[in-house]
Amino acid sequence: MAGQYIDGMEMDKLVSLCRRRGFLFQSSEIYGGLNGFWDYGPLGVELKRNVREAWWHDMVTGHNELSVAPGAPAPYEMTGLDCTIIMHPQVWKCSGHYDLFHDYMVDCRESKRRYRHDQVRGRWVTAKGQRIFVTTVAEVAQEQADVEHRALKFFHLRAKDADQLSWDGDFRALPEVTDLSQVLGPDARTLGTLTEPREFNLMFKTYVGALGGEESSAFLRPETAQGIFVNFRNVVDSTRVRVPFGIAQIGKSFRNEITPRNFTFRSREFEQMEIEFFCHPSQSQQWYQYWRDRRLKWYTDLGLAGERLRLREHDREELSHYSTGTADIEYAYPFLPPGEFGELEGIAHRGDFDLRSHMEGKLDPATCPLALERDADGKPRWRGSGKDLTYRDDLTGERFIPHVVEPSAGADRATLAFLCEAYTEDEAPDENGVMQARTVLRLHPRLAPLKAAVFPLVRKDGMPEIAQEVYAALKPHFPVFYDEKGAVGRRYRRQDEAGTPYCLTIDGQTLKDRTITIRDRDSLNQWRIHVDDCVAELQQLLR
RNA sequence: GCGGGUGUAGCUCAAUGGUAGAGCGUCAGCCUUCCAAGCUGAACACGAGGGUUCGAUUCCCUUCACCCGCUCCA
Repeated sequence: MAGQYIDGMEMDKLVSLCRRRGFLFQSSEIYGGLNGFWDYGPLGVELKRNVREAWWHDMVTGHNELSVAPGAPAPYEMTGLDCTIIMHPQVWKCSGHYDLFHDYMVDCRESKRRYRHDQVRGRWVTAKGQRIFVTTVAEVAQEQADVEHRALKFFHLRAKDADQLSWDGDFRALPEVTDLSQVLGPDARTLGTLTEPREFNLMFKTYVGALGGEESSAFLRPETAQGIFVNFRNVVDSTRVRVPFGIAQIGKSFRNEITPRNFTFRSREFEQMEIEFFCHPSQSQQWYQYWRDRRLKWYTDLGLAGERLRLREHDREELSHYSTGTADIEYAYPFLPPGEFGELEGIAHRGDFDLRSHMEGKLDPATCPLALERDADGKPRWRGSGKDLTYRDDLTGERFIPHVVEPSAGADRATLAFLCEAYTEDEAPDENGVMQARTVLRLHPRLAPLKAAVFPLVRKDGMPEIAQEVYAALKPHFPVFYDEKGAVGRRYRRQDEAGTPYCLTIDGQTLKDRTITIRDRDSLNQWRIHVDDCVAELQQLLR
């Protein structure tokens, strides 16, 4: 493939092109912008729509449930769903997002580090007449060693003087300590450098109904997946689908990221393309592998074929114990340091965690086998729906809770990756045959915002009239663009920058035999086709 | 949110305590018979708010956004 991958230095060029050509704008720009929010412009909206539609077609509507897909263990069905962004607050309590996304954080004024309030642990220790609380974020096995080392250092004692340290009580979590002035932060050398704990809610909170107040509080969804789980029963009861089957959904999700960064990569409002695939527990591993490979192939088929795309299986330590596998599809975005990859999509084996949590109440991910998470009084921390979310196989009579494989893709991240991959600078000859720099988006034709452009070679001799005729013939079938202004070379270059794969030009010969030239964006090759064949020719090329 | 850097036309960059310039791009017209830089003309900027000053794009404060670190993983 001609052209060079862009590196971090050249990410700016892509961002600039996106803005200049109307792919992406900063949200609310005229008011100074809003951190973590992005708007898609005229070209961007088409590109992202094409990404979504390619996904929906390839995963849902184009799927043939009567035959066995390559690599699949069995035939399966696919269906779609579109649920609300705001759901019952209990959904997020049972899903675990409420607890996980609702943290208190403390900052250290000295080390400039930030910690989860509840993850900082420490011990009271007295030496030289002073009593301090020494904290650590080390693993439990190392925490005593770490705390002792740092206590010695604080009191200016040698290791052999460890017996001068008088420990008071066992390890306890930082939230149990009220006086932060006597706390030695995990990376601090002086006392009292930790700030008061501050609430971090990674979910956007809102209020349902005209009256505010905690009673009416709700959240914007941080993922679309839960809407699928809570509708599992509805889909099964209303569609005659049988396990194995998948429910797909595309929609906006919201996370109050601490630090939105890297163009649209980490946005606070973003779009997901998720599938929850329900299968028999005994087959879940095979389905996991199928989806992992199927999803990787989807990206490569659409042009992310280089070394910048990879599939990374999570290590055993990264997995929840109820999961038998998780893989990330990652892309080496140019804004990342060389060798680093950013996540495009996660394919997770989630077992029966989600359906059971919505049935029985929030499960404790730390338990094995999974058990209800309980509060200090032994009551369920968050009550489930109590509804039966088991599935009965009518053929075998077996009743079970399906296991779930979850391919969860980021629509904006995919769009960004396709843009990064497509951005190319190469050379093309000018009118004197001298090579000139050219910027071209080598987008896959399925993704290109415009499929073709139509030009009269010059604006006279009846060429515009024929060009408009061609344009009119194409327009009902494809997004196409008409341009008759200025030099034709300039018009070609403009289309190259927008990623338009084909340009049709009406020239002098057209007037004689009604043939026009068609020019390929990537190879710059041209060939002639008859005016009456241009729709068919493009349909052929764009397939 | 904390620390460091940045903020001038759409883009890239100048200059200045007193009316802000250029190139590219855009638009209009001319010229153009296949790959951006020919001619003529036009539009467009000091991120926002406040302060100091006779006067601020320039000095000060605040804020917003962007880039680099700490956190997050679609």
